[in-house]
Formats: sequence, structure tokens, C-alpha cells
Amino acid sequence: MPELPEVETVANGVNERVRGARIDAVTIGPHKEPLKSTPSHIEETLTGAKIEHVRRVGKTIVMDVKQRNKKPAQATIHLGMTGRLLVSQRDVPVPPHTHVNIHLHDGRDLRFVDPRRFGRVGIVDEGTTYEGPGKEPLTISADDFAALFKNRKIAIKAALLNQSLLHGVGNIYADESLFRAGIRPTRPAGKIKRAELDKLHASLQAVLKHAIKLGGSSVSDYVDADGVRGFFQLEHRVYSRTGEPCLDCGKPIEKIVVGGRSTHFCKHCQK
DNA sequence: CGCGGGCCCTGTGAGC
DNA sequence: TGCTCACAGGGCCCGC
Repeated sequence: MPELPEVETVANGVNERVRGARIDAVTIGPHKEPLKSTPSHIEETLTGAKIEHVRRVGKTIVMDVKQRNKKPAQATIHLGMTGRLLVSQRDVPVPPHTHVNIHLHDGRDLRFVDPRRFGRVGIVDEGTTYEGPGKEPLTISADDFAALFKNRKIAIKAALLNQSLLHGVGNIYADESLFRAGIRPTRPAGKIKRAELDKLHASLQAVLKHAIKLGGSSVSDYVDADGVRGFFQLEHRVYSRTGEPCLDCGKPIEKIVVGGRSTHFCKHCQK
């Protein structure tokens, strides 16, 4: 479901609500796919721990926890396509597809819900800090950004989606940043001139920051920790606008497949 | 090693 | 109204 702005919105919302809370117990569902660590490892790491902080790294939510007389530890939550992280009073019925339910001492639950089971919950190896697979899109410099694409033959859109290069960019923000930079998604990444990459770097950061301000994009049922929808979908210029007029030139937005994902662009405005 | 394609899942909505 | 089918914001794994 979510890309960087949506994950940031969820992580910040959950952080405000559960920071400092103590975990009494953890209930784990029957499905194995949503777990990156064994149920017992997750339970042992979290039970009795205090939640120090909840934050975002790439598209992953990182929960820093601390048990008395033990080293700090981290749980990671990746929302996949349809994952949600909900804070609810314990008497609120547990939704279907709840795979991990973290019971807080104050009577609330922190619930990981994911119908499609593409999401993952795990525990970071002891003694290591989760840093994610790639570079952080919001803070990467223009020089480092340009270096990512050097000599790469893959389409620039596919490169933007490659989480081991940049982590956090997904299908919506790849399309939107390429449109704003005037770059066609199919162009080989290594053949894009530095000036254009600088433009892409700027438009990607601008689009992500603007989307975070608006609480992310709500396509279908995405909501943040308070159940509030984001509003960036109203600002989409190409994503999911197939056949509609380009907001710059009026020609219809086209839809193709790049890197295995639907890709929206304006043939006239993106060279 | 880099890259493309298939696949993992369920829910939703477009179209018949 | 009701059914079928394509498609969905992600990413792993395989083979070439």
C-alpha cells in the first residue's frame, strides 16, 4: 500500500500515541508469511519492553524498544501493499487479518493488520541497527543521487523503484516525480544527463515533502493512525489519470508497464 | 552481477 | 442484480 509519505505519516502518528508505553504481551496469528522472525523471538523481544520511539526508515516502520537489564532492540514493520498499524482500545473488536497484536499496559492494542499478507514484522539482529537497503530519498545529496544511476541500463523508473538504490520511493511517487522533472520513465537511467538528474532529485524531494504535509496519498482505503485519509491523491498529475488530459499540455496521459508496474506519463511533456 | 518476469495474497470495482 | 476477471501503492526469488 504505502510509500515513503504514507509510511512517514503512519510512523509519526503511531509514535505520538504509543511512545513511552509498556508492552504487557503479544498475540501472534496463525500465518507465517507476515513474520520475518519466529513468533517466540518476537514475543521475547517485545514482552515487558518499553516503546522508546517509532519512526520510518525507507518504507519500513522501526520501533525502538528497551527491556530492563537488556540491550535496546528493534522491531521492523513493513506494510506491504495493504498493511495497517492501528492503535485501538482493547475492547474494540480485533479486525480480520490481524497478524500481530501488541498489548500495551495502558489498555490499548497496537495491531498489525494486513489482508494480502505482503507486509512483514520482524526483529532486528541483536547488536545491529536497522538502516534499510538503500539511500534515504529525502536527505540524499544531488551528487550521491546522480551517482546511483551511473552506467545503469535499466529504465529510470525501474531504478527509482529499486529499494537497494533509494528506499522509500514506490509507484506513485516515481511516476509523479518523473512527470514533474519532464523525464520519460523508459529512458535508460545511465543515459540521463546530470542537469536532468538534478531536476529529478529536486522534484522527487519536493513531491515527497509535499505529500507528507498532506498526510500521504489515499488510494482506496489507506488511512493514518487516527483513521484520517491523506490528500495527496488530489495532487496526482499522472498516477491513475490514464486517458485524462495532461495538466500541462492537454494531451491524454498514457499507461504502459515499466519494471513490471503500471506507469503513467505524458508523451508530449516527458522526453 | 544485473535485469526481467513470475509469483505470493485478498479485496475491490469495472464491465458484462 | 450478480458474477467474473483484471488489477492493486511491494518485493522476493528464479533463471538467463
